[in-house]
Amino acid sequence: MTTLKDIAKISGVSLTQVSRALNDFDDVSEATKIKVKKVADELGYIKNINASRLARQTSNQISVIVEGFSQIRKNEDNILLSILNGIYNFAESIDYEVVPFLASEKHKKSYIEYCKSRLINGIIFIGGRYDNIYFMELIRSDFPCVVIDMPVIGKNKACVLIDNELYSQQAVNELIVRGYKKIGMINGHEFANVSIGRLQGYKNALMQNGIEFDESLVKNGEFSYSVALDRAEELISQNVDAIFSASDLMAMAVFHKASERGLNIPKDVALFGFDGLMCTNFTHPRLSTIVQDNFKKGYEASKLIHKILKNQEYMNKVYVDCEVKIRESI
Amino acid sequence: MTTLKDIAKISGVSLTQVSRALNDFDDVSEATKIKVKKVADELGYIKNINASRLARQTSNQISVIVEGFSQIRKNEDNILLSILNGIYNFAESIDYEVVPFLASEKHKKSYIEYCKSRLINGIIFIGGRYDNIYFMELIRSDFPCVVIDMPVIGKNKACVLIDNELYSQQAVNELIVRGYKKIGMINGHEFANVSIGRLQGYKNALMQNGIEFDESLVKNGEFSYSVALDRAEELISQNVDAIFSASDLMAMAVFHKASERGLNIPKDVALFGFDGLMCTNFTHPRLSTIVQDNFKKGYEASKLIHKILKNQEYMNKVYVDCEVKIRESI
DNA sequence: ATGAAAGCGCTAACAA
DNA sequence: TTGTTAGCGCTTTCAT
Repeated sequence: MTTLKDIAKISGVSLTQVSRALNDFDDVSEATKIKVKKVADELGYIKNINASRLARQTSNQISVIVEGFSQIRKNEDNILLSILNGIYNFAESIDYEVVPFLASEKHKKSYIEYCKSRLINGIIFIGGRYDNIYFMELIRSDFPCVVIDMPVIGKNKACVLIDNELYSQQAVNELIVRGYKKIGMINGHEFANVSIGRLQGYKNALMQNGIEFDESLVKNGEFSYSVALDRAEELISQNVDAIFSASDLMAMAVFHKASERGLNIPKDVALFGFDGLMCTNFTHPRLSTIVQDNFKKGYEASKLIHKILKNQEYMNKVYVDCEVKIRESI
Repeated sequence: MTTLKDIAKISGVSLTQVSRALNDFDDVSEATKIKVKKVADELGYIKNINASRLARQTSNQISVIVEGFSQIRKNEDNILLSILNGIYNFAESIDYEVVPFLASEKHKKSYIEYCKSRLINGIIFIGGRYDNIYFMELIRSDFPCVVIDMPVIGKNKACVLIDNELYSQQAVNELIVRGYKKIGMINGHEFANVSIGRLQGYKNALMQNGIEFDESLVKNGEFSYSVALDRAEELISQNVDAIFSASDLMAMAVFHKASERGLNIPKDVALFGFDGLMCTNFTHPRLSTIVQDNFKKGYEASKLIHKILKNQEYMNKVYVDCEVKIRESI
């Protein structure tokens, strides 16, 4: 572990100046700043935040305390909260402190650095994308990490997955069995592994039933409600008779567009979702969907990271089952 | 601030023994353990976790990294996440680190202690209840704290509120105007301030319209979907012609029960919710509700805590407007 | 603009 | 079982 002392030694200035330089104090000459920062960079220096806070006696932190969280999470009306619920449940039983890091685009920097500077021992990652360089850095490192919904291998790595291909194939097959032929798909973005699997399942089902794959019927809804609104519009204009949506949230956008256009679901357009959000129970008609066990995904991830940290044997990939829920939307 | 040194001095043992005693090492005599713990208690000792982690070079922490959180929050399909969104947005702009503490019942201990031991400067509190002793301790202290949805006053305290009474009165009035007479209410638990305000609004509307208040028509749904299912059942059995639900989530339970019983909304039972969850757009019929601006609540809370921490002037109470959304459920 | 030195509060190796 | 002592890595006076 590189410390200020190491940097001081190499760059030939005092430890004090190194601290000042790295904190951008203005009573440090530009020359030494540059020199010091260069050395720090080369040595891969990561500030020890605990030491810093100890010395400064403060921290620039505010806490958001959410009391009754376990109640909130029980409502199961949100994927993320359900996963967190599962994670907390196991982590609490082994006395690990869970540190949620809700990352926004603005503050993108190395996750490894974030953890190391806080002496955090391991990571459970949600929302990985192949086009996120810090995510890639993480999964290529040997920092202990369990990834949800992305297949990763390697030292101190594990993942919790569902069989997206299988369930998507089943979903689309259910549509085909009921006579739907021109089936559109609103997929998520290509940088999520689940999108790839769900698309493949869609293709498999078509293939198996002798329906030709038409690329123009597959849209990227970015897993976003508002983007999906446009995609739904497009598919409806293309006269599909059914839509397979890679998430329930995006399926809600189809509901919206259908009602706007006065179209009946499933008569005019059948609809199949994915995730099993609570609200799929309350749409009219109720949405057919693939119900994920989000709590379990979190719980398993928590178990895995614990095993990794304890150097115990563990399965590199853990699959969690889903439930195919056929309802009136198809 | 009490340190091990202080305890050592008073209890007459060495600093080391104090550390060992408080960490329950077993090479410490029962006698000194008891003595030391007593002194620590009397002095209100709180361990400095940063110092501990620095010395131990590890932390028993795992991080849950949620990448794309700002995307997730944009979906606005969850109250908590929307509030967090608002909090993060402002906090990031002033370079404060937000530390979410998702508290479950198991680990109930002093929030002040939690923060002080981490050198956390301030708190934004969500989910306060009058029957939570640590919450009461917090709001009676002078630790900087902004509370969402509970009126608090005092040093370094502020709160972000909506006018529950007003909007509830409006909602119930809308029902009465449409001719509904026997109006039931599914309220939250009595330990949340919002329940009290919403009940009062309900009463006000009845009173204003000359309808007598009937206590047996007000049920406690605990803000929980599953509890609300039973309450909905009860109200329906009591032949109400309309239900005002103190949360959309609980209103969903009414939808469920109504459909189970083959009842039409609004013909057989009218329904009015509260919160403005995204899913209220997709029920059939769409739910009339009071739409809260959760993002803004979080954002304002963030602004307030910042002002408190900077010793700037601030409003003790900040009200955020809601929107009354009349739709087909009434 | 720079450096020496003290100290933040805790833990742990070692000695007694 | 207890105490002494030396850090952990950083910040911050106070001199220079």
